[in-house]
Amino acid sequence: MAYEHRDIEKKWRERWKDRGTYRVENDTSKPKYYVLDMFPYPSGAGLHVGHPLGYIASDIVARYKRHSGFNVLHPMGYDSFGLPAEQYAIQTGQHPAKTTEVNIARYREQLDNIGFSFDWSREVRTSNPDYYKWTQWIFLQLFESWYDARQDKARPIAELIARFEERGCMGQDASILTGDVEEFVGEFSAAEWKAFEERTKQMVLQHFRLAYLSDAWVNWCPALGTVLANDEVKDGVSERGGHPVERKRMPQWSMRITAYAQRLLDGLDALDWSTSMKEAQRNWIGRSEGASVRFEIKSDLTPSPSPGERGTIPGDNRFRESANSFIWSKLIERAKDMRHNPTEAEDRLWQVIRGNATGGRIRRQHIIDVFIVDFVSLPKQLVIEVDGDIHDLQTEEDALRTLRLGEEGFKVIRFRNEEVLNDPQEVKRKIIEELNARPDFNKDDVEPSDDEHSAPLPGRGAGGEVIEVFTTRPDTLFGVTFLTLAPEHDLVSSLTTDDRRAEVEAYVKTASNRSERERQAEVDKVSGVFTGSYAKHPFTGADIPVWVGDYVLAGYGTGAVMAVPGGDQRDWRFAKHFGLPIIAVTEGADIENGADESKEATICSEGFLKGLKVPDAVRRAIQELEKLNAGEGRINFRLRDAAFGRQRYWGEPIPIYYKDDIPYPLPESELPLVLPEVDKFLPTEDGEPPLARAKNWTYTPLSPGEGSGVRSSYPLETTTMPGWAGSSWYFLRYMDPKNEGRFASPEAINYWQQIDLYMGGAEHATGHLLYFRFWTKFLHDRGWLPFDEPAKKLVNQGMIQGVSRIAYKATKDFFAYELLTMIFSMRSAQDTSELVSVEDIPIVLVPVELRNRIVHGTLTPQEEATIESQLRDLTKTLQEKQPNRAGKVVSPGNHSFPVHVDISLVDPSTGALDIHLFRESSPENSGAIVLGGGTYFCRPEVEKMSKSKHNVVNPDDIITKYGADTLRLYEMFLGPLEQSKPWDTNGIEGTSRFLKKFWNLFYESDVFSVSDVAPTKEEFKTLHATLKKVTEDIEKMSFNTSVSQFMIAVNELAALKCHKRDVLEPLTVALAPFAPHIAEELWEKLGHPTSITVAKWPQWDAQYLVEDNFSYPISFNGKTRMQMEFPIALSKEEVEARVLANPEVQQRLEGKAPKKVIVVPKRIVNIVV
RNA sequence: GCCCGGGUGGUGAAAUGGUAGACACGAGGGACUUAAAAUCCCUUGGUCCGUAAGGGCUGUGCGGGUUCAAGUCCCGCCCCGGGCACCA
Repeated sequence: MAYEHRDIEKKWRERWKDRGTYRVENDTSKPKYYVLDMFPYPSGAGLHVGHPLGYIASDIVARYKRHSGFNVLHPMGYDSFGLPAEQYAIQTGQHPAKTTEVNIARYREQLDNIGFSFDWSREVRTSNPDYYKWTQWIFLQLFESWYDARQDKARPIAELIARFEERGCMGQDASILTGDVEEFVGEFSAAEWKAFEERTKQMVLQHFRLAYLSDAWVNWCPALGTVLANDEVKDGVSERGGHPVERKRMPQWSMRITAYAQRLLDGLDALDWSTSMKEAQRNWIGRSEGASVRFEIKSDLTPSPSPGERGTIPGDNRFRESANSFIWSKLIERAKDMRHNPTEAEDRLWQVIRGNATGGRIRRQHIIDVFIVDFVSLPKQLVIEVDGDIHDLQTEEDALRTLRLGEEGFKVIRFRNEEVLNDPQEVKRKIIEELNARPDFNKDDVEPSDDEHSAPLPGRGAGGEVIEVFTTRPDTLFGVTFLTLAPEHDLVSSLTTDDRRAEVEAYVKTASNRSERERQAEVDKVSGVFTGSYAKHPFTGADIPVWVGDYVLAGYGTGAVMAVPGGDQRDWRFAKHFGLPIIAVTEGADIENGADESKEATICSEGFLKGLKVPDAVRRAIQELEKLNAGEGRINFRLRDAAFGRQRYWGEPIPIYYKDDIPYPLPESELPLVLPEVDKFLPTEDGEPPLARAKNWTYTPLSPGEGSGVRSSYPLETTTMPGWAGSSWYFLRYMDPKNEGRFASPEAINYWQQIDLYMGGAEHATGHLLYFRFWTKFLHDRGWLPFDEPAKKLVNQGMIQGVSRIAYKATKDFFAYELLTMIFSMRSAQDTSELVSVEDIPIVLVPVELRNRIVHGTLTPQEEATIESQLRDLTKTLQEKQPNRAGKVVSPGNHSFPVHVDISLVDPSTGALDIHLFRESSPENSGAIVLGGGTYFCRPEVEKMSKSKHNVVNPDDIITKYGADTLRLYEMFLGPLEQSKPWDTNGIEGTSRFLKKFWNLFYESDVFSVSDVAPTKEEFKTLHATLKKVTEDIEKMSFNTSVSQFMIAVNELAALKCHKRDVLEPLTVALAPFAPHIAEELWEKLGHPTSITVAKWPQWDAQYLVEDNFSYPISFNGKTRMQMEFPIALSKEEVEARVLANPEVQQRLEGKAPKKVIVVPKRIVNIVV
């Protein structure tokens, strides 16, 4: 009976489903094994043959492990939130849930066809509220956590609050806090913390939360209408769609992944992941060790600020700290904003008190401590506030604010909007009265100009300020000849001297207007400008000019560099360009021609570093910096916090509501916060994300307790989570997918633990895999997981490439100019009237060979005649269609351009194009001809398999023709799993034949016939050699060689005419992971009532592999010349003796004694002559 | 520029320092057949000598080296693929 794959595979697919063969219980009596494939996004295009490669490999391992006695978790589900479904929804108005549903159904059908052993009862979908309830829950945990650098783990934020209430944040505490927080939050006492208004407290806490809202620089993609994470941007354009991306500052949810940078790096060492994958992550995290160095700004060169200008009162250093804080840098944006958009009352008042109108300088929208005050006189320490209606609701907070400012020595006076609007002069009069009543704290608050653009923003004076830089080469400090600031650097404005101001501002403006892409494209252009200020070298005290240059990135380090043109090529180019001095820092450096960046060099600078090798000099330099308190050793990471919000519809809603613009977490009982219905999937007219369209997108707490008892509604967050949210923890949900009370029970987590084998594409190196590790570490820190890495072993399957078929189409230019003029002028020059408009030219395929001959004018007369007649025909038909459009000759250009022809129109082995099918394939091609006649052969090209390249091979087609088992075997047989390779459908014949041969071992003259006769030694040897090789190969994931071994076994057994049960039965089990359908069928025919999937894995036995004899290759000087067979048991000496006794050997030796004879038992004999 | 991979027949590829090219495709030849499909057998890295049996030389990107023996180890280069990149 012939092997009928269609019937067999259909039968077993149904049985497996009916019997629940692949259902997995959390059966803790067995050892577990967790095999997971990376979460697929169900795209509309469906699967091509490249997609299942990894699934097949992991399925083989899963099945093998099950045979070997493990309880194997091998689930599948869908990462079903995402951009493509939403883009489609915007275009068609179809709800993304609907298209996603359709795509999933299609995906599932295709997956089922291949015969995977997935336990579908555990399927998860990220877009399912039962699932994203827990994604939101994890988000809330991140929001409610901070990173305790002292314990090096995440802790509940309540602990931090308790600590603030008890001890404040002073001294050592101020330095335990991680990352940027440490620099920016000043110290505060417990009392001060308690006195902070709610807003301030929340603002401070935002700097600690692992999920936080801040004004951040983001990658904004206008075409997609959303922000993108760093890993979603490649070369300045969006990875998906290739749309331009710009830098924009906007309020943004972020994840503090940077807190985990070091642990993410360290954790890699213990993982069994490919080196390239680990390297990609290491690059992305980008740890660099070096020093931070502080350069004081020369006070005699820049005006020393008054204490008032610094926003401080003399002697109160703490105050200056806070004015110099992160909060300051956050607030400054807001302050600028508020200045540009004053309320009517503010503006009216400003007009009457600005300049010297009150007899002293008044500043507006000024930052004092953590507040932005409306107006202030610094010398008099008087704050003037104009309250809008909103303040009525905030009287309590205002009181606290007044109190707090009062503690800092400021008096606060308030006016109401109406007062100001009704009679600004009266208000002014009152202000002057107040001013006169207060003592002068400082008389120096003079500012030459009140120009908003040019004045340094108050609160931060320039003089006495320091520029902090990060360097990996503190050993080159003596080579510093200038400093360079990024154009966005906070100090640029205050460092700029008046004479340089126009130039600097113009430069900063130009730089900020350039897109990321422009900036990247022009890396070789040097540009910059001198600020006019100087800093002081910490060692030599020399004047160091401060420049601004856009080769310095605002986002890395401190946004400022110490330029060492002798030791850094970028600095060198900058110095050369602007004629700045270049000092050699290393011995033997050729500073005329470039910087010496070598790390093996010896430092030649005068002073304590002279003569030291780079690493020693680095250490020494850091010591010296620390002595002077001018810097210290520091580690910097390239990794940035991850943008978490998306201005999109089709994602998990972020469970946050706003009260007075402060984000608060929804209570857990409100989860899931279900994605609302909207009328359109587009942003609102005001540019709000689509969720803002939803009706009643507000949170109304059910319990009163909100003050008066009147229920208030609060607006909900309108951005949604990015694609990576749901996929960062899905592996946990599979362990316990139906749990309603938890993301997964502790029992399930403790049983299944980490993923033992994670299979997926290498393209996830810096996105998914990093976030996935981050969330796992976080959940571990907070005690929900006993492990802190999600996947022990990671294998990246290679890409299966497509073989595209390329045809060359004549360009219009070629047709019109090259051909027509040439051919017609060759024949008869008067015929140009027959030329047609180039617009009407149909597709003409130009064989490459022929094209070359036309260009070189070496056509045979016959070819000329053919082409001419073809062209005459063409022009004729065209003229009949459009008689009035006589042609014109256009200028010559490219002759032809390559196009992708659909591979279904091309003979796969010869590349011959079926011109009839081609003409039918699209209206555009209907009139296509092959220039010169004959068959057109398309050039093959190996490239990515994709719809747009018309080279997609659908697994369904292969399965219909050859069966799923053949497809599975062939995909594995193609080559090493991790390697990319082109798909060649022709090769599949080999594996198809193999299965037929295997099937035939169970048949004699069309009758199923397996004998119970004991196998011969030879038959056993074949069996056990195969079992050994296959077992070992599966363990090392070398599936192509196991398939080869099966082929060898079948060839040998067929030659031996072996139809014996004791050989075939174990062999069937061994084949079952690779070709489960045929194996089940034969297993049943062999008389087994239960599924082969639970059969015990056959062990190989070494005794059957023992050979009596070994055929030794006899080589002379390493070259094999002959074979001699000896018993294995023979000793080295005996082998040597017998070899030398051989007459042929003697002949080759020509009577000479060999210099040496090497005998390697069971390997080789080498005779050295 | 830096960091990872990788380079073996016409093709996909195999090879614990020990007979390079297993296994498969393709190609060529043959058998069966009226024919085709299917199946089976033989040949197949290159090259040279020989009627043949058989034999020689050469060959794993290039150039060196270590070794009795190198696709495999070491040094230097070239090329291809991937990652990162004015990252200080």
